[in-house]
Amino acid sequence: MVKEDLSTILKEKGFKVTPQRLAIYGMLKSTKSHPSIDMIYNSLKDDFPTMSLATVYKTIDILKKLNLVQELNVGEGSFRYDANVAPHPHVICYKCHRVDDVDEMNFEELIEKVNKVSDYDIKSQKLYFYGYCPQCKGKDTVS
Amino acid sequence: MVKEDLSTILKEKGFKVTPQRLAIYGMLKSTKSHPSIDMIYNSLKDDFPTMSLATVYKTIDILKKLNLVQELNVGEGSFRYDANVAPHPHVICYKCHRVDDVDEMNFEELIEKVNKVSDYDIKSQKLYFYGYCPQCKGKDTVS
DNA sequence: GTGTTTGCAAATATTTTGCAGTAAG
DNA sequence: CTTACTGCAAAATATTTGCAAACAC
Repeated sequence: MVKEDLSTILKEKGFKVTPQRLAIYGMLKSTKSHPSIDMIYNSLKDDFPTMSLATVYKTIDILKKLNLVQELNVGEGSFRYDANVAPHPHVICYKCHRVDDVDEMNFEELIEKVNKVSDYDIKSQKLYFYGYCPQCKGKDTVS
Repeated sequence: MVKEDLSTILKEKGFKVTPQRLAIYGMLKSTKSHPSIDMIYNSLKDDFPTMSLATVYKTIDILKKLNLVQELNVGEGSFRYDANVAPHPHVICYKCHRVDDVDEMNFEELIEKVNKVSDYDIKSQKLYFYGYCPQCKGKDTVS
């Protein structure tokens, strides 16, 4: 699976290549922090002073449709986004609200089991695990 | 694990027992449809003409704190609620948006693996599987 | 009676939409 | 030059909060 760059993909699909779109996708590719729309907007508005939230929302919509980002809901009031679109579980810290990827796993068996037991035709999955991250675990105070 | 009724639990925890609270919890216990706040409100407002959305929200907050309902986010704009608080995966139909429980599974091994691989101290999990339900699968039209 | 709860309305937060000006191709 | 895109502001949604009247105990 060769990774094409965003410009190429946008052109192929008939979308225009704009600096905003490149910046938003570039930011998502370069972080592991699973930012929300607001976090993306705030991290870009210094370099793109006219950037608007609406543009971030619209760009994320396109990226979702192109399957270049996946949307996460870890239980907060807003969504978070991940440019790692390979199916993988996420772990969320109850205390510091960090969201980490778990890339080292495969769960073909699990999916197969759910497929059989549920009688659904399973196409995708979102797996969230909640607990305490390495930095927060063992400490008594709970936020 | 004996199931106590809501009146008993509310009294024990110092909450007052009100008809609204009993109705909301009763409704959740008696359905497998994983309703949203709005669905709960609409199904109760005929019997409780003065019921308000704010009361449903406040009651659900209490039920969450008492661990009597779990909150689901299956990717819609609003949450859904499940009075089955035992950890279990949910399967969601892409086409008819039905949400079903998968009760016949245990995934101790999976949790153990995530625990080890992520170095988090995992306390709970939310597992969502997306696809086509028995009624919708095999049919070509995708909503 | 006292203190909590209800339920209205207003406030907040997030996301979506309309549209005129702007930029990409 | 044509069409899609940006970004402002307004609208739509979902949820939370303030508070007076009503209810639980």
